[in-house]
Amino acid sequence: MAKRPSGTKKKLRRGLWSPEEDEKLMNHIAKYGHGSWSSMPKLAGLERCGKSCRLRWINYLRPDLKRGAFSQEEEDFIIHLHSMLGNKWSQIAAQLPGRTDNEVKNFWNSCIKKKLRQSGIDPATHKPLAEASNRGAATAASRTAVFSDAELILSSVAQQMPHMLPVVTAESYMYSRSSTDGGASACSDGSLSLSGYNQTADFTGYLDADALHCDPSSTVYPAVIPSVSSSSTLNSMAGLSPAATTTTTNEQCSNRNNSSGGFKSTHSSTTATNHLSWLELGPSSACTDAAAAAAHYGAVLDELKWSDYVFDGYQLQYQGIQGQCIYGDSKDTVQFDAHGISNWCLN
DNA sequence: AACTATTCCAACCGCAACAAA
DNA sequence: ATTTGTTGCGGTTGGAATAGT
Repeated sequence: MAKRPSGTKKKLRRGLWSPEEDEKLMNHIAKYGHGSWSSMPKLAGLERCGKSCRLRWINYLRPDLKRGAFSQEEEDFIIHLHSMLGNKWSQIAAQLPGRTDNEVKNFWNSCIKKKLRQSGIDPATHKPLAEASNRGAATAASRTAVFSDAELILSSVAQQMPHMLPVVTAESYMYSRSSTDGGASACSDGSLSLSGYNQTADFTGYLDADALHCDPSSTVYPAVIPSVSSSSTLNSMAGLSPAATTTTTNEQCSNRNNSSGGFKSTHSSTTATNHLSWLELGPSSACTDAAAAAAHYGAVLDELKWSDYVFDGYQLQYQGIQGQCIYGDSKDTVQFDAHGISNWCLN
């Protein structure tokens, strides 16, 4: 038998990891940290490539992983973030403590996608399927509402950190991401004007009510996290009036454990004024040359590390609170601006 | 009980970005 | 400026588990 030439690479193991391999990897990292992944397998006595070790650690062995089923709030948040970020799984996962990009991606592909489709929503665009298949015929009434949350958050960012995002309106960002026109109106102060919002957001306990100051004459609505699995939200996203439909969609996908991480929702709403449909987002009242803004700020936004200053506070808050649907049946609305967000984050 | 279809998740692959040489 | 190595990301696949017939 011919001698194996020196330097010939040893055949690396592939496939599922054995408990022994896991232990070796864990022990090595516990002792030395992971340092260079490429050299780790040899040092740890593993017949795996560094890439495989890294993946195993990140996706499975890391001690800070949450594992287990996704809560309803996590699910909603994923949908919410996906509408803003698209398939940026690592960025989405970065906002979900203890979750990995792979986990989020799998959850999206195996469950959320299906659920959205069954609810008549195109998971890729977050628009109603009918609309998605009929591009170009969009009317003002059928404008996408799906980005409204993103817009709201962005608008808050613009208000909260004017030095970072001087005039970044959510709308400009949305123009930069999509050729469709935005659903919400970006105002000159960076806030957004929505012509309607039928959903209720209730943030007592997170938001200092006193901080929820805003011009009563304006229509600036909060960055809300819609409970997309709730019938009202799904139907709204699908273009149906929440009030007109009461059937639930919870049966779509084996509902995951709802016990961990989420939002405490108590009642503290202010006015009960508007009948505000997701899809009845009004025309811009004060934005000027959104396309130009998009060209400029789209690039800026691309460089933003979202997790660094959009969601860190959110994440902190997110970890310790009890889960409940953001939206109740209340028709009340809450109004707040960047102060609201910051209080939310700091609470 | 046996077979087939479907679902779900861990792992792999290829590519791009980045850093160091 | 170029090459090489490493890391991180997103898409895809393989196979175990489960459901259905």
